[in-house]
Amino acid sequence: MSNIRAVAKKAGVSIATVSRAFTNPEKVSKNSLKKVMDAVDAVGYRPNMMARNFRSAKAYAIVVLVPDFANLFFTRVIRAIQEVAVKNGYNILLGETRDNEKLEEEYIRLVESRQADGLIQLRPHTPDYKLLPNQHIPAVAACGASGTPYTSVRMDHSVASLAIMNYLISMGHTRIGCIAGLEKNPHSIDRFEGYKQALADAGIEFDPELVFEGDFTMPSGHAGGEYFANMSDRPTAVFSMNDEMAVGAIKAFREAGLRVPEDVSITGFDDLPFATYTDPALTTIRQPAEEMGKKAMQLLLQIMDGKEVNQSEFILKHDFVVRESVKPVRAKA
Amino acid sequence: MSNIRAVAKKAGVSIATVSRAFTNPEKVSKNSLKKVMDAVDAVGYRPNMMARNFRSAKAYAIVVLVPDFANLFFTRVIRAIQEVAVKNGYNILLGETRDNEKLEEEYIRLVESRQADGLIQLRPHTPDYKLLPNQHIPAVAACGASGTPYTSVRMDHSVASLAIMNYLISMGHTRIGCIAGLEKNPHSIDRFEGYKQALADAGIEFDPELVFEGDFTMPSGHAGGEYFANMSDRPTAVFSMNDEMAVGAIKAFREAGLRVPEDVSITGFDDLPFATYTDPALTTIRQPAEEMGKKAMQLLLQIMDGKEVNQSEFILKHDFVVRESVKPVRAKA
DNA sequence: TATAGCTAAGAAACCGGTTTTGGTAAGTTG
DNA sequence: CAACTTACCAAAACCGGTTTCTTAGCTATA
Repeated sequence: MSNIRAVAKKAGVSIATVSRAFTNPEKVSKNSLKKVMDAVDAVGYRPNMMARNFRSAKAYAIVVLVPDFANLFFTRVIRAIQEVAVKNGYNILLGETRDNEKLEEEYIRLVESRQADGLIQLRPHTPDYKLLPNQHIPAVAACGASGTPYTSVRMDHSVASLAIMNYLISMGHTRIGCIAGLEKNPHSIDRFEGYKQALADAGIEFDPELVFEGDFTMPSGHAGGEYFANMSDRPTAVFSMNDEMAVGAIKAFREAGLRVPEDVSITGFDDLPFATYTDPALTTIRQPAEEMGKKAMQLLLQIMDGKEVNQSEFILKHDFVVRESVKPVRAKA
Repeated sequence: MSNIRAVAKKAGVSIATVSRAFTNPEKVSKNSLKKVMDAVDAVGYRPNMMARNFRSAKAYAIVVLVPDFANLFFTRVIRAIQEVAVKNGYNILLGETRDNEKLEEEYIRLVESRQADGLIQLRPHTPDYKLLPNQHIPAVAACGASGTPYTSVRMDHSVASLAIMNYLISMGHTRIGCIAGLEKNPHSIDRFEGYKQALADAGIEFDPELVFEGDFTMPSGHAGGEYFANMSDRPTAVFSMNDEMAVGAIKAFREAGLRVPEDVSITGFDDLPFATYTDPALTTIRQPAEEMGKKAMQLLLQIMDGKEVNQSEFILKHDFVVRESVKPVRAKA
């Protein structure tokens, strides 16, 4: 493969001139520039980025740690990150970790070993997690929950849940089931707080029987739906902590002969693309995924640039999307 | 940041010995090895991968070009690619191109400029496409359609479509609508071939009125559903070229007061995660995404290794997933 | 004892760029 | 006209590893 020296020889100039022709063309005379460009074409030269990056001690790559990239919420975030990244000359090394800490460590090593310059963590932070911010590696967290101990951009899940719960309550619902995520999941915790807060605000007593613990998957939502459908004192509405579980629950309700939303209202969380096409279309919360991704990348660029970030937590607002899956509670027959 | 020379100095050995201690420890005496390891701990040394890769002229990264990574089919493929890649020490640079050739060129440049060693193209090849295989860059295509002019691993979409159509026909359907993808999309072309072949085999005359051109999105499927629902001589079954459009169509049928599958049967293509949770659950084709991704990466490794690949096209088999969205045609009232 | 053969390890070359240094030719100023 | 810029460019140092070449020291064999 041709290198800068071959070009220099062909053009009859020094390698320094060839280098400058690429990085600081205005520092090179028209005459030399032309000679260089002709030589470049002649030998089919392409600068070797590895050499360039090595010399400049920048990999121009960042790693994005994502728990699960079959999750369409994350793909929205990644897309936004990517957009800002390429605009600034950075590539993205995608690390899907699937809650495997070994794998995650592997990826963090990439930035320690200079294959990447920084890191965006999409997995919500848990108190027992020690890996990050390991030391002085540039990192920002996005889409997390409350309590992230380093620069983060996120939504307030508690507030969003409060909003959707208030909506259910305003429709006259008082017995409201909750299909939760895993108990220790930070998002579950935050959303659960909103659930309980809304009940308390409305003077409705919290009933642990009305909480079903799922794991954010459709099958677990289906199980939750069955649980509520078979209850003797069935709730009139169900607050599901994400759209997938809501879809599973709707299926279970229908199998049990219940109509949605006539017999039971339901809400989701995330506004996945298919939320418009479920039957009924889901009333849900839309996270500002694009803004979070964009902001996170901008912050990371700033940090990698050595600039101090004066604020450690950026909280963006949710959107409340009203569709068809909630109806006012009916008068008891 | 500490480098190999600092370690050598601290350990009182040469840099060559330190290097060997990492890459060929068996070539180093126990004594030196211990001195080196102690020094490594003392100065907190981590080998600089950029330098290593630069010297060895391998980036240990590949780029995966994916048209749309919010498409859950692609995420299955990418995941499989990633698994094989990391097992072999490679990282993945994800390039979402969204049919933007400029962007795609940008990513191909990454391997020309040695930021990556090879490339997997997930976008189906079209005859007018000139970018690949540009020259001698290691590349393989996965998930494409027929007619890919370089090493590829794919499914036979025509055969899969034929299978699902034969199933519909075996259930007594003769008026079968088709919600197609964009006319020039290679997958559309292959799947359409299967559609027509099945009709011909069964002696059913092809009726262009029964073909609705969508674009693989839920809204276009919805439009297709409306189109067929309003037809005077409505088809009894609809062959949708993917699951998303099937979901849209089901929604439209229901809005038109039709029952699925009692009034109209429907089939999908791709077996997305939610295909089990639609109402009714979709009868569909499952592509061997994982195998395709795995095979593609293995082939790429082989090619990057300089080994010849003796076969240029690998065709894997589809799975036919029967669920609830098809019923035998009813006797006319 | 001489010599070949082997192992361990240091010195130095090397990968392909960027950047610093220094020198020359031309133009500018007092 | 001497002194001083300025523009351009070549030579060489440099980034942090790997690899080649060489030598020193040891063992085995005749």
